[in-house]
Amino acid sequence: MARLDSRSRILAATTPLFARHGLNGVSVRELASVAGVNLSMISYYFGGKEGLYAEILKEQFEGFRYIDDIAKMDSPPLEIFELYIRGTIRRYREKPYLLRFYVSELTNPTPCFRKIVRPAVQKILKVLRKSMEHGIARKRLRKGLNPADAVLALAGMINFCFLVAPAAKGFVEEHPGRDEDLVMHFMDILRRGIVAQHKHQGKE
Amino acid sequence: MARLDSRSRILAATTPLFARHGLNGVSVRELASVAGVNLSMISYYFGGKEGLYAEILKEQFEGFRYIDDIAKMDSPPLEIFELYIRGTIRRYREKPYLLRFYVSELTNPTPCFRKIVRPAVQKILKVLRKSMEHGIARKRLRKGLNPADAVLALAGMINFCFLVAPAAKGFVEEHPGRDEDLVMHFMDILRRGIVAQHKHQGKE
DNA sequence: GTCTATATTGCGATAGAC
DNA sequence: GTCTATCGCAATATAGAC
Repeated sequence: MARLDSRSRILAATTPLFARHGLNGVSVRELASVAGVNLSMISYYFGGKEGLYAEILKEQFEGFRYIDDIAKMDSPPLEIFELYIRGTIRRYREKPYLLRFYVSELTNPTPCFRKIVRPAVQKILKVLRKSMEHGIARKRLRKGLNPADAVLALAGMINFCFLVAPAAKGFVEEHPGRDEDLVMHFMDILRRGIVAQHKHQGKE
Repeated sequence: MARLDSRSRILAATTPLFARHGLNGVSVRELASVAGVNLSMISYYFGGKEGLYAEILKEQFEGFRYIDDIAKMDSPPLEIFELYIRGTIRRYREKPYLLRFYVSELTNPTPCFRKIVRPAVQKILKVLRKSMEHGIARKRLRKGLNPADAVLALAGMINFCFLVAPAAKGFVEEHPGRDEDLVMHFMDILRRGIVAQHKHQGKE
């Protein structure tokens, strides 16, 4: 593996630290130390700690680009939603720190929230809602379904699943094929609901 | 309104600050300032900033106590889940900062995570899963449903809904009765799934 | 580009008067 | 229980040598 230049080393090495401790939870000294560079290099390349953080956040949020591909499609809603679930899982596997940055900005916003996070979230929600509305209009999805709330349910399932993982060790056992199971189970719930269909389907 | 003593004033006034900026995002000086007390009072009453934070977190997490009442019940699963959704909404309305502390600890854990947050999360998940498993065993919920994933879906819907709110302004319009609508929509999805039942219900 | 050395500010905590 | 004053330290950032 070729030795990376300082700028890249800083970005790669400090991402986990920012992800775990937040912008205010680490010092420039720690950041420089884990990256193996002199602390003045952070100001040199990024104009300071906040500049570095902003750069990392920008980089991380490119992981949400897959929503653009989805937006271009004209597939049936359930296919769109499955693509969304699969895309979300894939991104969180490829970028294991993305969710932390995402959620951390939601709860403890930095100046990046307005510039990067909120627009990204709104785009995702909008794309999903559009698909939900189309489905309802074409009677593929049931009448009476609230599109916005259904989107929140969909996005909530898959995001919360990763969010709560640090506190839910042992709640689900990791195994090969886990991701595929997750897609299937969530799609099942989304598609049919959880009540057995062969019995009474109203309120219990 | 009676003037509260310093200790209470500190707790009440600093909770929003910790919630919005995290443990490391505020200084003792700011905390004392918003509480209108001398900064030395924070060490006097709580042994320092971290002690104050821990006290607030403990206080906030008592908002999850409603799960104990639910755990004692022997109601059908869908009733349990509705109680959970209603309880969750009520607590987040009564304690508007609870979710921020909760999620902030998940992404940027402090020493409080192990002592307070993780046990609380595990208890909730366990109670819900037990109900889910009973429902499956008694054939009230469909066979093949994965209890753990279904719990994550349920908890994900309602929690994510509040979590994403700061980035989703305008996505759902607030109105009187909004909470009741939310319960209904999420329970509908949980109960029946989102695909119209009168049409084909398999994969599209 | 990278280093040392340092300027400057703000931090958390507390001693001690009242 | 509350205040002022201050200690000791860590923070970010940068000037300037190499």
